[in-house]
Amino acid sequence: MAATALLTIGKLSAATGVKIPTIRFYEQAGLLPAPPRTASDRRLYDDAGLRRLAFIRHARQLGFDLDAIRSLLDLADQPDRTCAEANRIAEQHLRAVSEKIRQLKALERELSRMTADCAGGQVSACKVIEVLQDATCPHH
Amino acid sequence: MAATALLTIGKLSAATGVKIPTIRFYEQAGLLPAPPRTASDRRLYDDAGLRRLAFIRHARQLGFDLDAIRSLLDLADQPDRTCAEANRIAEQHLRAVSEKIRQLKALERELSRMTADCAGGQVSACKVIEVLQDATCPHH
DNA sequence: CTACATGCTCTAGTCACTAGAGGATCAAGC
DNA sequence: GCTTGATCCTCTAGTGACTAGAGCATGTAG
Repeated sequence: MAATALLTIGKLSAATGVKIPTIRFYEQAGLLPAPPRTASDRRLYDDAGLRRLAFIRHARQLGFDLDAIRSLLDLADQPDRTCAEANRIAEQHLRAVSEKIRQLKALERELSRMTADCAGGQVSACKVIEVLQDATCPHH
Repeated sequence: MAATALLTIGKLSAATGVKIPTIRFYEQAGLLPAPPRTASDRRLYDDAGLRRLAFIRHARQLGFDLDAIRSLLDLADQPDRTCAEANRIAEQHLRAVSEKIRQLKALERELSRMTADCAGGQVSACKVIEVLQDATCPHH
């Protein structure tokens, strides 16, 4: 009902939590359509622009890269197509996230061991340095 | 006893698993000292260079950034100082890794939920798209 | 009318590499 | 000695997703 007021880039930034230069960057990257301008060349966003930016922000928070977001936005614009592709993108990203967690946990264990073993003495006896100097497993 | 043969950059790369351009990059970044050269300007590394590069590689695998590695290398070069600083660097990195794991697990849960709820129908009913479009929690 | 905030474009910097151009040198086989 | 192919050199530019800053033009409040 109520016609939503148009937003300047500053208001849009405040409304979504996305910084102004980042909004311009998204436009340049083709994620946000170039909005109409005022006579003095300032961008004016409507509700659709706001929703689109919120979508991008949420997707970025979930760790999707800009290419994936481009695809997801395309899909969101075509509601009558099947969502198999959207699901594929999400599942692929999920697998990448799970793998990253697995790797970081291994790191966490090794770092934990390093600092736990450090008795606080001299560098020459420091486990942290020692572990790093230990040249086992030269490859992989 | 046995004087270790000097290594060309290619041999050093093969011995450590660090790519040639990366070795040159580390030298430029001040992590590896500039080695002596042959008459035709080729780098020649000794055993100390090999150990230093292995140290860097191991630290990178553990996710330390180059600044942290610079500090750790400095410490390793001064065996008579206390290792409090090395321990501090490692613990700080450990905290960052743990935090990252925590964040990624939250992502994993949300992505999991998204794809699990996707029934494979049309985009208009797709949970993946829907979750992204949902503009709850505008800030943070 | 004067500030100061907000907006504009454009360029360059971040991190840790990676890729490629264009050229010199080396090692091995003939 | 000559050719071929591998290895090496330097230098520049590209990656991803922004971020920072210069230098200028507008908008808004008192």
